[in-house]
Amino acid sequence: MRFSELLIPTLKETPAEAEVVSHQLLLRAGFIRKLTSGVYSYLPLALRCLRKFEAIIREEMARGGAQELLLPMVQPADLWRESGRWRKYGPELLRFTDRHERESCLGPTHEEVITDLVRMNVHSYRDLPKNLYQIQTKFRDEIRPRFGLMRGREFIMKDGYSFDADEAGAEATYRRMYDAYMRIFARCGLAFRAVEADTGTIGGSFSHEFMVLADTGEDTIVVCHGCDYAANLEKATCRPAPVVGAGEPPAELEKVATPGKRSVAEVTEFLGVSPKRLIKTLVYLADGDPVAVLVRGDHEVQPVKLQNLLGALEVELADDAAVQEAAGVPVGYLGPVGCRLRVVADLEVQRMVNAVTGANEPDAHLRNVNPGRDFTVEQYADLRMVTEEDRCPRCGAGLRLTRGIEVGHIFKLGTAYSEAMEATFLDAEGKQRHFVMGCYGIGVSRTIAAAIEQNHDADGIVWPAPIAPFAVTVLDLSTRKDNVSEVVDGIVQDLAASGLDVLVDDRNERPGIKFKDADLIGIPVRVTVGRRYLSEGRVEVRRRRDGETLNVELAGVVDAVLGLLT
RNA sequence: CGGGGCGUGGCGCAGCCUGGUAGCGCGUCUGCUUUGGGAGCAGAAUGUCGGAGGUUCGAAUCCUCUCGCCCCGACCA
Repeated sequence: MRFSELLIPTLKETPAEAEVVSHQLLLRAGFIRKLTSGVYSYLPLALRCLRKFEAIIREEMARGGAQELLLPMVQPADLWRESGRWRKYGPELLRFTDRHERESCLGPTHEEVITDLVRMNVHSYRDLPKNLYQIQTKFRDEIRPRFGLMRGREFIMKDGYSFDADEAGAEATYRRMYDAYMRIFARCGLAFRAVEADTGTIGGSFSHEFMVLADTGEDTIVVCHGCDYAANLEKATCRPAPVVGAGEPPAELEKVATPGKRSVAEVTEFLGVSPKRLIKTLVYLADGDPVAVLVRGDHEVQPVKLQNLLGALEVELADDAAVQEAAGVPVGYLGPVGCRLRVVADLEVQRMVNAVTGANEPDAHLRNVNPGRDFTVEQYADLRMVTEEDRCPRCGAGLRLTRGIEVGHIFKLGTAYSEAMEATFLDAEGKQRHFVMGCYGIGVSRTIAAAIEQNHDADGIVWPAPIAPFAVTVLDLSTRKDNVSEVVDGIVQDLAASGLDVLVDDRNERPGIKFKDADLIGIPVRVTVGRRYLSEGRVEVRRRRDGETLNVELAGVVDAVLGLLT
């Protein structure tokens, strides 16, 4: 295609509204424009990326046994009332009434619609399993849209739903979708990990998030150096940490004055001990009720783990006043010995020897505190955040914390929706049973943004070839004196004949502008035809990612391009 | 929704405190020159200063209301 005919409004300067790099580059390189908060127009270049990604998704979903359909975006409130989500979903669900005063909403997701469709049309185990998906624009009235395509209100999503006759079938389907997702993101040329995600109340190992690795990601994930273990920080576990002072005989409990020493750092420095020797006592409010939580001094509480242990809907760290009121002790001097609160502790605490804790009175701490001898807790559980000092729970190798962008999420739903909406079929014995469901999402537009977060440099985007808007761009540097347009046309035809998407920069612009725009737009390979061809008979073929450059004769252009693309 | 900030030509900004008829860079248009990393010269166009009220002889500037957008927090693909 010709640059001069396409709408590619590149910008020399970064618009002030764009905070993250993918947003800045999508705007500057002429891929998107904002219509209103969290809502973007996809210009021709962006649409080409989306179409390429979607094609990969469609192929791999088909291989995974899923079939595509397209569900309505406008959905009746009654369906959402059946599932209970009309009440639960909150203001993120954009609701409205039509001229007949019928309540409706814009679909943020389609469990209700698909469950309704299947219950009306699938009645026998003979028809199962069914795995259905769509690629569609979703709307969620996010409180605060930001980061361009990373978190818009309107976004493109692939959402799939499976219906199986039993648990075993649902698990097999889940596995197939997991494999399909691995193939999809691998084919896109993205560095990613499938991580075990927190499954909340459902439990089990049937939720995975697919995270594109990027420093700018919103989520922290833990990955193993040695094996393929990877988990969301909310869920990550590790081998037990070495115990400081292991083997020491329990010493006599001793109270020491620590005036004004409140923080872990202050206390351990004052007493000349390692933070690993200190038991940190934090007060959390679990649905409003205070609970004391013990972790080693150098560890942090993982709130989601705590929340799951306590079965609470919400946990938050109590503020100083709430701590004083609940425990009767100022912050900084709390400890488990004689604590009047409910106490839970991290597993590591149980094995600590001759530890330091607050004395539950101002300006004093206790030395030589030993769990079991000096205090007991209601429950020991894994409550802490994994650190880079920890070891992989599977293989014992080192762990790395890294940032990721969630681009896919697969989830075993079980019968939650089929029960709420009475979606049943008849099994071989003629008994009515509820469908066992799964759901599988991919943030399609978000993945495009994530790809940029992961693949860019100071000059612009560096597209992975499989989702690049074009495979190759050819710069026509013709001037009045040196016309090479015929040569360019020939090269374009050759490249197109090899099945490559070609963007020809045929604009009447100076070379510098074309080079800058080509770098900004990020097409993987660039072919430059200028007066050098006329003087040397050669054209330049250059790879965007690493600047690898070949000077080749006309006959070698296609091979050079193909070579640099692999 | 709570907290912070911003709306001035297509983009990036100054002017506002201390009212006096709007300016800079880039971009756009015309002509000539130039043409391998965002050109030079000459000329030109483009603003209801987000909107509505008010104060004032006079409002981009002060006051009130309103709309939109951005950033931080709770939510999420």
